[in-house]
Amino acid sequence: MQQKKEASSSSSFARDAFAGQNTSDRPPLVGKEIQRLRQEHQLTLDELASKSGVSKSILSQIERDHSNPTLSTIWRISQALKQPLVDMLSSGEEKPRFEHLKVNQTPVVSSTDGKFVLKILGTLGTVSTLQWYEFKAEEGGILESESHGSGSLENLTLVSGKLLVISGTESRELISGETLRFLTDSPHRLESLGPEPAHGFMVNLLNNNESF
Amino acid sequence: MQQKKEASSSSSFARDAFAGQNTSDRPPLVGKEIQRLRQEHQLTLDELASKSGVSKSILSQIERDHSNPTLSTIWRISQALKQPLVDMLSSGEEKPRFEHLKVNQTPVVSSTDGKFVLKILGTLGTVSTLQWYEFKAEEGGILESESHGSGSLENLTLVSGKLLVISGTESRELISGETLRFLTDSPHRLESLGPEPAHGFMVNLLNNNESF
DNA sequence: AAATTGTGTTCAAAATAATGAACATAAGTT
DNA sequence: AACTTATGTTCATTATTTTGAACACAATTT
Repeated sequence: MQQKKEASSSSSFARDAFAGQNTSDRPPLVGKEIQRLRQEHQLTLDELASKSGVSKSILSQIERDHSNPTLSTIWRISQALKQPLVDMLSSGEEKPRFEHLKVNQTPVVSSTDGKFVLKILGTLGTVSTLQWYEFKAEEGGILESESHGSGSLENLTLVSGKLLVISGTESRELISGETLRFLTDSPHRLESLGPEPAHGFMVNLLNNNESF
Repeated sequence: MQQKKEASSSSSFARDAFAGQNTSDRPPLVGKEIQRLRQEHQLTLDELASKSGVSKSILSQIERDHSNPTLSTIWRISQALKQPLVDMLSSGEEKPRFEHLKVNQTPVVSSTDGKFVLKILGTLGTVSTLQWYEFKAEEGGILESESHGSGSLENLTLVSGKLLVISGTESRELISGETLRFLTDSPHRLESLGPEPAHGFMVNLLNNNESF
């Protein structure tokens, strides 16, 4: 018995004031995040309701943090929005703090054979939790990377060409226009399959607060 | 209306048979995981109940996946077990090493005249600390944005074409290959100058410290 | 402007999650 | 063995989520 009768409001869950923040002494507020995702997908409440099987009215309330959704409800929403359930919940939880961002001098890295070229577009100043790149690779160009540490995530979008991604024991083939996000807690490798050069964009989220 | 009256059982949530597995067409079954954690901590149901403020009876049912817990309930349990909420949920959810977004799964936003197309490639699960995009804009295509909040930064790399960027009172012209980063704490605007279509990437760091 | 459509919110009713007390069972004591 | 203790389950009741329909409001269309 804890969170009961908080206000005279019809809903005892009303914590409207804070929406968006999680001071970690309350369950995460998923409303804002769900709304953001829904709008990003250009869905109305009605549409999301029918896609997810969750009633429009409860969606409305959840988005405004007027309700304390059930696991099954959150899950159905996350499915409809094609969003890993976990990502939706971690939204408010711990947000990386960004420091100042330094000026970009666009350094370029290329593989020894010169077939894979990586332009470093941006990094964070001090703590490197985030980096993004543009890459171009002619047929056969290969980029090999070590593990970036547990929890690190690579987000790859291919603009043109064909690319083979191998991470750990698994692999995927990407074609133009597709996006792949994958864990980089083990060595991984990108290979341009050609024939046209691969061209794309990559955002890496590094996790360097690791124990071990 | 979906998951209702599944059996004559007193609980309509009984899906006992599968416990532990997530075939990803059902919400994750957290029961086994919660029980594991509780036992790891050497707690009895009574003890966990008093630590978490969740009644013993519902704990018992949740552990056996006879109930569909509320977000707040799961959260209180995760707190008591000192386990990040997210980890508890992802336990059974075999998290795919890869997340592959096909072309049609990438959310797209375009300007009213259709000349400026923005593909939303990714977000950090968070409310909105990080988002990245690919954009294509034919001559005259315009993207107008509101302020993203104080301290927010936009990072723009132009792959091809010519682009005019106006933020606040200042403006810059970008040519192919250049990168520009600028504050977006005021309304800003991108305009493709042509003649060839502008194509590029954008990474936005949003500052939701929300003071002011 | 009136009517229509699209979108989000509110309401009463139904479904179900959460509670506390009673119960069942097993393990350890006297 | 009978008695206590420890632990988990079930039961009736209460509190809350979820639903579908009605409502409010804005934007479009006629």
